[in-house]
Amino acid sequence: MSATITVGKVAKGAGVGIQTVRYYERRGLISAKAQTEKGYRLYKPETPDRIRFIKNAQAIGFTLKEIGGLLRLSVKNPSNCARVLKKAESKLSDIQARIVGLKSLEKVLKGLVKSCQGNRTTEDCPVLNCLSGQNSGDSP
Amino acid sequence: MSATITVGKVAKGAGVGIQTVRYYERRGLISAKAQTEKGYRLYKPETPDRIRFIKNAQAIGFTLKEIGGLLRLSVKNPSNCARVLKKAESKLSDIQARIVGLKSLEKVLKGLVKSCQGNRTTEDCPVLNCLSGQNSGDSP
DNA sequence: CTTGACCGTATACTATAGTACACGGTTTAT
DNA sequence: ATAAACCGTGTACTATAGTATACGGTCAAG
Repeated sequence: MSATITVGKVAKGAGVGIQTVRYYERRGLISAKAQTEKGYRLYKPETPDRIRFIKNAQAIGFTLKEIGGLLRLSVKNPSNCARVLKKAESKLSDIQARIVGLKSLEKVLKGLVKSCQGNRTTEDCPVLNCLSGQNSGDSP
Repeated sequence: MSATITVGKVAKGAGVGIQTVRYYERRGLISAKAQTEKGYRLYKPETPDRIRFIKNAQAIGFTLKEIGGLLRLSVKNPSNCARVLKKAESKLSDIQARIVGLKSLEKVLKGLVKSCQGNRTTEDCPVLNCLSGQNSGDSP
């Protein structure tokens, strides 16, 4: 039985292009477990899952570099768990900071949307007045 | 009195490079109010604020294209406020979706960090075991 | 045993978001 | 009046994250 899959199956399984798989491998986000004598790369069957993990993390706003960091938490440092934990924690606070930032923007936009609700013309639209300042307006 | 500032002042005022100002102008995120006969662009004094707005939105994860959309809410559609509101609302739900995504990741990472707390060796580290699956590990 | 699907390497091209640099004209301060 | 600082245009280069394409070798079905 084949405990490994080729790049095409990885791509299909993950719902990405072969080029993307290769690109991720070049970036060190995934790696082939083995190779045939002729150089065909053989991946573990979980590799598509790993790619989906990457895609999810990306959808959330992580760069591939950051995702690499997240994934590498798992392989580097065969010493003890402490450094791994530290990385995870710092990543966690990154995320939390991002959430805070987004929430503040949410608040602004929410307020804008709310205050805009009843207006009709562009002239009194609070969204416009808030974001503008430039163009069309002639605020000194 | 000069009610306008030149590109260098805009850049300095916003804490970005001149190239960035020009880039933003090419992208339509800012625009010069006027020009001297010799072609020097003259910006409103609020332009640096607008750039800071852009930078803030960017820091939060917006692309320049999206920011352009946000900013353009203010100038396009001299019809009525409704379309502007709609754009703002869709942007708002974008942000909210992003927050949700980040929160779910936060939860995962939080759980990982928590469960890792007491461990020592890499072999029992839950963070590793969760994120791994590939490399070094031999999970079937 | 040949065709087509698949694989590898390599390169180029896309978009996003800048940054840098060269060339030449302008403004300004000394 | 001359040099430094500034401006505009244009081009090229960076990194990120892919996508596309060409060239050639390999594997598997008919």
